[in-house]
Amino acid sequence: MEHWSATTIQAFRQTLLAWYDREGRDLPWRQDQDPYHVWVSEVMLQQTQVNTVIPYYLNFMATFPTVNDLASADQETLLKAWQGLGYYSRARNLQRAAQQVVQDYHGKWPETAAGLADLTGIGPYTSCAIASIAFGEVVPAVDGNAFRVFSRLLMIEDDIAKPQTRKLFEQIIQPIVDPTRPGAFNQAIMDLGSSYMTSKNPDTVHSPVREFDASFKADRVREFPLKTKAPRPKLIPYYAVIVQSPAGFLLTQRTAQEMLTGYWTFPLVTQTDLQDENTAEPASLDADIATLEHRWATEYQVPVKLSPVGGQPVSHTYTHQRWQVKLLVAVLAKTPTLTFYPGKWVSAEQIVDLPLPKVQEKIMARYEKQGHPGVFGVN
DNA sequence: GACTCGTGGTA
DNA sequence: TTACCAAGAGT
Repeated sequence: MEHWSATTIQAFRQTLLAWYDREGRDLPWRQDQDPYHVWVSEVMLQQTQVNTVIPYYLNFMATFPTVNDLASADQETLLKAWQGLGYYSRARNLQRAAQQVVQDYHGKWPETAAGLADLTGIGPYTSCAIASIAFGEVVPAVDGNAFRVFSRLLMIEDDIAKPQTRKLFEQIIQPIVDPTRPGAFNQAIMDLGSSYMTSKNPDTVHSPVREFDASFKADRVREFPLKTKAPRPKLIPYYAVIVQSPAGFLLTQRTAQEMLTGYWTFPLVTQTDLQDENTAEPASLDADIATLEHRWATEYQVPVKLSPVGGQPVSHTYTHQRWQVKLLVAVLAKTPTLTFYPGKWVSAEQIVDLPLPKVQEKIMARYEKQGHPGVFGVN
């Protein structure tokens, strides 16, 4: 691992910031240093690319112009504004933090990373990003870009997948951060990491800081950063139970104990959940349908006659799970009262007004293609 | 410290 | 299709 002298650090800052002033990106959240703007953008950008965030950010600011608007927003509006961005707990944590700022802090933001980190959804990276950009605190914002950029510049061989490695990078970067322009420094590292020092196809030859890049000089750029790979997603078979009545389709809202909390889907049940009622035998489709029909008749008191929908199951992959969803449909002549099932009837054309996760959109698209063209208007 | 938690893009 | 990546945080 390389070590920089004070002279090298000064030269690096000068080179980096001169490049940033010349070629730094003009992004919607860089119009000013309003902590609300910086905060919303930073949360949206967690594990999400800039080009994906831009339209969401613009719409979000039009919908919730101030932290007070966000704090008092109803959750359906909030989740709809976040639909498609993913990691949906970010949206709920964002509103919780807005309420903290308004109520606990009387609208006055904490101005240090340590203070900001007390707000829900603001962790070690985001606290430092906001503190440096909005309040000028001299702290390193250590995100994926910082890991990648500095692991290459200094040939740091520690595994960035290990939580412990963050502390090392913070210690290494802290004395390098420009004390006069910490926010610009951190954002410059991010711009560098998304242009010349990318993960795939880096263009280090033309990097403005190539003279500081030890891995480039050693022709070992592609070896950094070191990162152990994640396990592949686990396959989980699901059934989507599509129940239609004169009142529309039956939708249910994901609970706080489930992923996709607050979003609406057709009733979903895992295959394993059905097998627990019988034996441990690998159940056939017919057996699963029989089990489901029995459950809906007795537990929910909504008798249904289920039929499989043609075509391949809907496949949807998350970071750690791969869902394979088989579609089952039931058409009811009368609309049952939903006393024992936690859901509501929604007309076909109103479903898309609800906050929906991607997997629900895929299920609706598959249903349309299997003999019900255009009923939801998703294709 | 290891898991959980979304989606879109790219090789 | 598969694998991996992209401005991480909460539990």
